[in-house]
Amino acid sequence: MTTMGNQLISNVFKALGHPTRIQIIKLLRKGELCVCDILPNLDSEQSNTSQHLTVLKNQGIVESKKDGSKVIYSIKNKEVYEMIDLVEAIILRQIEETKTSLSK
Amino acid sequence: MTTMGNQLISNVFKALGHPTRIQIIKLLRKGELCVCDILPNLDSEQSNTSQHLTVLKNQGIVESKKDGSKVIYSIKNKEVYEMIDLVEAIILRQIEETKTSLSK
DNA sequence: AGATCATATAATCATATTACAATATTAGTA
DNA sequence: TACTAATATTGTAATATGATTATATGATCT
Repeated sequence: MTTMGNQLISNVFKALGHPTRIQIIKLLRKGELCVCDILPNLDSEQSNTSQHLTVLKNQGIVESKKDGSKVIYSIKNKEVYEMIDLVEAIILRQIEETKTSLSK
Repeated sequence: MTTMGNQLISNVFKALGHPTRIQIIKLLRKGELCVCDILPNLDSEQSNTSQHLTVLKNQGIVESKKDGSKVIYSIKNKEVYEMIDLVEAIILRQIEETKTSLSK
């Protein structure tokens, strides 16, 4: 039996609890990107994006390496994509349920 | 391809981003429970617990039914347990990494 | 009806998160 | 060395979240 602190677990979920950070994770699905390539794909200021990247990094979701003056981010634990898939399944079921209850 | 709003996705993660709510989900793993049975297992006030249950319910993670004067909660989307397992895998890997880097 | 149990809601306060603007840091380049 | 590009950090204000206390609702029981 794996007993893991609920605090540690919820910290990871909390890091995923922001739309901009989900967007960043989706952008990294196809491979690593420098901040300069992430920025134009987000509706968020440079400094704010940098903060979001720090949050994801602190929870081990992404990692970074330096490349000259650039910083390259990549997904560190690909489980996050399975997690997003599971959440999408939950949401789809919720939407179906809403439709059903409306037609009654 | 499933395109799902990042806002909706992050809302579900956010609901999981609190240790008390993780605790509640773990308590419900073995089956439904009334609030009166959840309460003594948590380190949280009655009203506060009620609020946490509402958050989980709003995101479709749990559901409730009435039984006389009691309210019985149960897990609605069991995917949350897979999600918790995935998070635990991430955390374990992080811990391993920390150990490794310390011994260098 | 009145009392009591189980749960939810509301009001408030404390704390945390987020966004933005400004500034700092570091690496390349003229 | 000065200049610029890329990214991070800091200060701060706005907003969101969480805990607490008190109150409300609804069901059961006497």
